[in-house]
Amino acid sequence: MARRGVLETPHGTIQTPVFMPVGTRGTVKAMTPRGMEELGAQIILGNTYHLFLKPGLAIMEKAGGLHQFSNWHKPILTDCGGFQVFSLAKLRKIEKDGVWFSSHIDGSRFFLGPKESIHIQKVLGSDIVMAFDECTPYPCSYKDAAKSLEQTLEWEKVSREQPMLPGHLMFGIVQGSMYRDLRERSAQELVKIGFEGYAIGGLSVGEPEDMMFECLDWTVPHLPEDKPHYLMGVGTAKQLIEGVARGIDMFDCVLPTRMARHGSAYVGKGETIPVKAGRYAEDFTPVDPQCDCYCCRNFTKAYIRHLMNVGEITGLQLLTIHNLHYYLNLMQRVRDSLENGTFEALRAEFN
RNA sequence: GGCGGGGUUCCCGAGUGGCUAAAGGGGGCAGACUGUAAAUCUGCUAGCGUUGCUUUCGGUGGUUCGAACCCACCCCCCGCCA
Repeated sequence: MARRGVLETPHGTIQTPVFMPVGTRGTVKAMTPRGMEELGAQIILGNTYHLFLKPGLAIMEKAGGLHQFSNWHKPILTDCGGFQVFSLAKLRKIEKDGVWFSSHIDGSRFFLGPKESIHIQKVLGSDIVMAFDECTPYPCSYKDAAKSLEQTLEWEKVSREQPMLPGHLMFGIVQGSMYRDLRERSAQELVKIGFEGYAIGGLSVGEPEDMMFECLDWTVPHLPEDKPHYLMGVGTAKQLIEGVARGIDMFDCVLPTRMARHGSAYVGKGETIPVKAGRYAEDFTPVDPQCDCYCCRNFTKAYIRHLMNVGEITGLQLLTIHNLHYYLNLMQRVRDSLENGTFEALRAEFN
């Protein structure tokens, strides 16, 4: 099932399997575009909900889109706001044609549905536009999951009908919570609509890891083989590799960047080192002696721990570089292993 | 030398007779984090044989059934005046 692929977008070619760092509000937190290029990032995410609130559509339009605005000229994938239906559940009300949100910033009300979401993503100039969905919580009753899925399917149909920039891609999102028949139906209906790629959403929302893998086993076989498969919001090193093993080509996750800002570094098979902890105050060795990132080649745990300890942003930046390098390097190893035929050996290392 | 203000748990600081091992910050420690309301959040932070006991609010002595809190003296710090 694991595959090595290539995805063409208006802003360049992406080698898959790929990890896509998350840049919700128009930047990967603590990073510059130059830093992202140095790390070898191929594509980053942006978010419809957040960019719509600030700076807002008028400014994004004047800026000439997100690439121009942020000076990132490689591909951008934008999430549609469907995750915020889940993460900001207390601040929204779902209706037939979309969702009323109360802004988490100032409480002001605004509406986001498939038409609005796709239009915003078009203004942003996103290379890969995500169809509007609802990410269901876990656990979710069968009844709720089925109802939500029907609504999501309708929204995705409407999404697909919206005007797009020429050559830009739109991905549909499979939902259906943890129910096999719903997942299968979701995948089949999306394929009928027809998208340039297919995402699997509604996972990594608190369910057991095995359940997530099982959902992939049910879902991926129903997706067209010649189109990219994107597992949204996932995950840990092991989950990425297990995703690839099940036919996933694309991943995004806030873990590397968030963990960095919270003071932890990824090493080895995905273990974390709490660099901000006092036990590293006098540890004058790199986060990972094997790592060849800018952070590990030049700085010690003691120094980074000091920066974290006194609240200097450089500490967050260095750990962000390291963690993103960890993720991007892991995917490079995955790609190499797929070319060499050693993927299963690599997979075994992480289990 | 005179007058006034003050000394509280690792730090700052609240408390002015029992509900006080003592608010609130900070710091420290531990944990969480998966399409980012997150440089965030949660818990613990005197000791122990932990349903309780012991030690603690500058020092000593006293009043009281009971004192960080009231009284006396002493030590130190900060202002102002001479």
